[in-house]
Amino acid sequence: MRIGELAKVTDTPARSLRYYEEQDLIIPRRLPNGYREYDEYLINRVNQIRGLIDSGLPTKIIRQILPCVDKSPAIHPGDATPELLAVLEEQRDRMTQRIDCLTRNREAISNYIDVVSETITASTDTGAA
Amino acid sequence: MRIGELAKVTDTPARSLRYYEEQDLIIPRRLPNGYREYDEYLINRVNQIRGLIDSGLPTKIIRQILPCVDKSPAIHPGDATPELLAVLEEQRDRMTQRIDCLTRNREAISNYIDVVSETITASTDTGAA
DNA sequence: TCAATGGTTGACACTAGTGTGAAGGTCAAA
DNA sequence: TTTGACCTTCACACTAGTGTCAACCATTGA
Repeated sequence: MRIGELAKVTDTPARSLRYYEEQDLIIPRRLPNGYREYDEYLINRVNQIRGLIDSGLPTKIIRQILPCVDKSPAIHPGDATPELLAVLEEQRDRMTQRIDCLTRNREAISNYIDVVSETITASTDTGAA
Repeated sequence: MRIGELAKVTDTPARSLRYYEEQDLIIPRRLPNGYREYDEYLINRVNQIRGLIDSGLPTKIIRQILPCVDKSPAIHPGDATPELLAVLEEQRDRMTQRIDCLTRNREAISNYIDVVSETITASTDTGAA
């Protein structure tokens, strides 16, 4: 598929797809006319990337963890240096922190929503101002 | 406490604290000489803010959800408009998405780390190249 | 053949958050 | 009283990710 279709199915601006390529997150093949050609399995990867960016990870980090997370083509734990291992462990821990922070705050928001909803419902029911 | 101490205990650049103030996330009192004066309870709030920023939330959103999440001074569900409620629900859902994405990827990384660690251990044990 | 559509690169601009430095005020200690 | 640490505002710059536009090439269909 070409960039327009990938953009459509992943709901991602083509501009971003080119940027991800520039950051070596996705390397599409090229058609004879120079057009980018994307394989099906890259749909998942794009969604993966977008989710991680939205969760605060910079592309530089995503590039490092992507091969470990990517299920599509060959997984290659062959070139795993101790340095990469250290990076991965650090990122795993940072992700844990993010998850905890988000979870705490989501619970608080949910609580708040529940309380407020009840209040609104009650005041509506009783006709109170 | 003044900005320097708050910066130290929260491990946050004073520059950022001033920026958060500019974004109406934290409004310190002012001493007679113009210095910023922060209450103890703001330590938590700073950590909250940093965690959320690190998790991908922009300050504009944080400003909206902070009153609902903040446990320190008075919680005021009084001024909860339906619009705010909608914002909160949307953010709650986006946070759920982030949590899911981070969780999935963290698991994948953990898995990878385990596999690679075993490989390294094994090759070390057997003396294999 | 010409228009429409979609692809290419390149450049400039913008927001968010932070780094950094200038120029200056405050205050405690020597 | 002067030094030094800490504070103030202002401003410029930088990275990351994206928007947007210009100028141009490719493919398709009327």
